[in-house]
Amino acid sequence: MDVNMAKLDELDLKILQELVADSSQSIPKLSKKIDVNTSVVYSRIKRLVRRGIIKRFTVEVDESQLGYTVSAYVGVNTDSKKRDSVRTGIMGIPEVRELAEVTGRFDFLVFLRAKGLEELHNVISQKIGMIDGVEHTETFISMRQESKGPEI
Amino acid sequence: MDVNMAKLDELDLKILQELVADSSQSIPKLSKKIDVNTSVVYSRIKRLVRRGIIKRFTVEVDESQLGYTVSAYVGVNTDSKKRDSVRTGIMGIPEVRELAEVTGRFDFLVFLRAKGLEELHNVISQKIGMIDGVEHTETFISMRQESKGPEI
DNA sequence: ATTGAAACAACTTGCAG
DNA sequence: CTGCAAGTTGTTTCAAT
Repeated sequence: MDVNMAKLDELDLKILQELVADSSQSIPKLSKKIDVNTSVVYSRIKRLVRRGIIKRFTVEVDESQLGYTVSAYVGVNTDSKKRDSVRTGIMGIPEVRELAEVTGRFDFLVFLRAKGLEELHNVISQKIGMIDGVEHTETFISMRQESKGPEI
Repeated sequence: MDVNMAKLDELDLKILQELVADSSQSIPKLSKKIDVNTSVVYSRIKRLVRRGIIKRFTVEVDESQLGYTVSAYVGVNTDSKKRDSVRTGIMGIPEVRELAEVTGRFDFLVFLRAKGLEELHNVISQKIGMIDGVEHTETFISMRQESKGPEI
């Protein structure tokens, strides 16, 4: 939120950028690279974590190597009285990765992954389609995907 | 891809799960937690990185605290002869975070973030809309968003 | 907030079994 | 894969600025 928006200086942004690119590099190495005192980098990172600007340290996993070879977006329309329970139901489906409540033609846009087209079809028609309150779905199978990190 | 799909055992998956949740925990601590010899955890992680199953160590940034308070999906239709240049053009827009080439009503689904509704409008109408080959766009402003990690 | 260094703690590698 | 030793490296603390 705007009111909670921390003032970040150039150094904070530089550190964020470096950690997004590679959070496994050690802080002494990082501080040498950006030519800033190690103690400062330590305390800046702690502050970024404390403020929640860094939400977590994690790894990016190649899900296709875990067998999830198909991904799709699904637009979902619901009975507006049942929006909340539909959201909960959708988030309970293991294949679902992201759900956005949106303006426009759909009520939700859902991103999900499946281990093949058959499983994708099954998830959409049997899992999403069967949730009470779901009135209509429209599927966009992703043939190719590119992503970028946050703009820092 | 299926042919390159590595065989991952329970231990590999457990390690991945732990690192997705928190990649800043040290390997000795992680190995104690899951009760596996430290040397084994070291070599498994190296193998996961070598195989590309772990794509990178990174941090998750709260972009709303960087001022990106508005996010949206945009469906894009293009002149099919100009698809490739449109893709390149869209990926060149700083606010764009993800682009998927999809089947169905749209040719692309684009996810982006902006620092306010005015900037969102500007990005869509002035940046995306002005790309040669873009014929139509449809905007879905995200009012609320939930995401989950990979299913491991 | 930053610096620099000391004291402390922890990680990483290599190897024999 | 195990367990450990040796070597290396990271982390905290603090007095001074």
